[in-house]
Amino acid sequence: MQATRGWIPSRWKRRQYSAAGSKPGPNILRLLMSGSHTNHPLAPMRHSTAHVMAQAVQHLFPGAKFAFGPDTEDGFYYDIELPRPISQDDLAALEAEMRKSVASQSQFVHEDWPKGRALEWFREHDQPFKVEWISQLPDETVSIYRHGDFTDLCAGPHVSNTADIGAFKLLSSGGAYWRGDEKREQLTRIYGTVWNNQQELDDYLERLEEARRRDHRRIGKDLQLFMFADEVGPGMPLWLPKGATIRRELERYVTDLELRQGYQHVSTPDVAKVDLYKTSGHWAHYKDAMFPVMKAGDEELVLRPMNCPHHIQIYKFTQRSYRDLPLRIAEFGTMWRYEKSGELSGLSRVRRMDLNDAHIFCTPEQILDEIVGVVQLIESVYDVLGITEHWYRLSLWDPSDREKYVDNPPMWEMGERYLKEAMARLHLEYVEAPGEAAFYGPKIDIQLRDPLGHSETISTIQLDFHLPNQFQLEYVGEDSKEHRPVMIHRGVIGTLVRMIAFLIEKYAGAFPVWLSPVQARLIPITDRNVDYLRGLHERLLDLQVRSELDQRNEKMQRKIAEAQTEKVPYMVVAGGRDEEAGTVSVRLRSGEQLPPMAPAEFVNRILDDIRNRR
RNA sequence: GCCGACGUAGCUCAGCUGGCAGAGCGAUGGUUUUGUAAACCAUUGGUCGUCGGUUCGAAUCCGACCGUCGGCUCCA
Repeated sequence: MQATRGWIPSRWKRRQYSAAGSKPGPNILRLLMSGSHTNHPLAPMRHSTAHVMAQAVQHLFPGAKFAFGPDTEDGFYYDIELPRPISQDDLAALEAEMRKSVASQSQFVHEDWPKGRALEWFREHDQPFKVEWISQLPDETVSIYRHGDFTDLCAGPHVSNTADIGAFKLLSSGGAYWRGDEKREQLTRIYGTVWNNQQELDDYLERLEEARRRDHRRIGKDLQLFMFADEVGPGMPLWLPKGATIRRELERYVTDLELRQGYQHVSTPDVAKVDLYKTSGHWAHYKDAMFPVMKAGDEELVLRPMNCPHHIQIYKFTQRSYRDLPLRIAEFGTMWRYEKSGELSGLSRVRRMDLNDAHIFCTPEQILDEIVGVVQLIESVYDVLGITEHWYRLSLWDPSDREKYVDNPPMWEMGERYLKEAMARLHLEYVEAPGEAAFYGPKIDIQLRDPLGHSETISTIQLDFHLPNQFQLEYVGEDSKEHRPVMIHRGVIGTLVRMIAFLIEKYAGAFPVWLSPVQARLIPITDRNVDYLRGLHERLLDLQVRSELDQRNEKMQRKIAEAQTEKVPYMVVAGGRDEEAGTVSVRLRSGEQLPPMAPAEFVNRILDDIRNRR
């Protein structure tokens, strides 16, 4: 049915960031208590609808235990422990029950209860999650909202009456852990959406539909870009010729750009001795995401989850002088991560990926300039790719998580200062995100939004004082003494898989000419016109334009229809009239038809597009 | 990994409470020689994800495993 991925998280998470670390503690609870979590004008209504849904659950699922139910960017959800699994039919039944509540025109009533009374009441009504929640609140009174026969712990605000709720729909259900902790109870989360009126709701549902049509997994199959094979394994994409073309073009583009920017491209192996990763700290902090050790004779090898240690070895190849710095070592490095099975998703989350990686080895004095240079590089690439909606996230460590992060508070503080200074110098706004750093250092993540509103990290800039220490990196300074360099890890287009997944959805498969797997489809009207187009075809191939000559025994209309479906940017049609006039007639995938032009003119046009990356 | 759903031809899907596995598209062979989104005829195609169980009989019921999808957790 409504197979929708969660559309909430980004804003919701951003709020968490500003509140506390990654482990949900009292601060998070305060936050959850605070009622509405977004500044959206519809927030009170959405939150109220969550209460109305909870009431319906209370009626239809006696014994349900309520956890929490906030509003989100597009609606609301409620996490509930249910006596049995919930089905699509149940959602329809719940909606019907909710409508009764709306029809009853119940007032939302706010009351302040002494903590003791609240604890007693929720204990009596067998609501252990509420009890746990209240008992951790610091205040002596707790805020309660009631409507009809439903009572909930909640700070509001709410609309005044259930009749004030607009057009709503329950969308889906899924699992969720109590307080986001995978070691705690598994609850059922029911998602819904609510809008001012039916029209707004319909518009929203249409947006969900559109996002589904753009899903890169669907388009990737339809356009034959990539595949997965059960026999190869989950999370291991196989690129088909057309998808491999897009990869190659992106890789060439970025590599050339980097070479021009003073990066040096290298090539290093996918495996290393496990000791390399013990030295780097990956083994201690990142082991869970690594494939297990391969034993070959006396050797213990691992598939690398990151490229940095290899590039560090290249740094150490010779003695480095301050004159060599900044040294920018780059590679489309293949990495392997053992993601848990449930975390895999199309090209967005895989087990084998190629990262547009680079490690900048520099002096502390060079850090700011280098970061500025990387941000400018990223912005220029985004400009070419037409990526306009993105935001910056300063990803910091979580001092309370000594397992995930290198335990060296002064180092983290120093890194944070540098990154903030760089952002200030760039006049960029950013959101702080505790608990999102790499294990070795803080980072600036550039966040993109997919059509469903999910935010995801593609580009990243990470500041690292840790690995240079672990590997005892040195350079000889002006004073002819040895100094320790700093490392900046950065990815501009990130991993090819994730960037291509993003681009497929952004363009809905209609790639700009320079990235299109097929750039021109030449369509003779009858087989007498094949030779006429063959000359143009050969000319295009010589110029490295990806041209295809459609000589099949099919009607021209069908060839056009198929080229449209494949989203080929240029369809070049020629029949008897064109042959006589010495022209071709060019159709764009928009349906627009250009005035007849000489073949040479078309060649210039398409070369111009490609050269300018349009 | 956890909660829930799903897995039928190359693709999209139908197949009710167990009784000989279907359609459209595609592919192949022919006919057609066409002016901007899909010509016509014929042929072809499946150990119903895998393994086991129940049954006279399983695509259908049960179990395990594999995979996919939606959530959660984690993340480039």
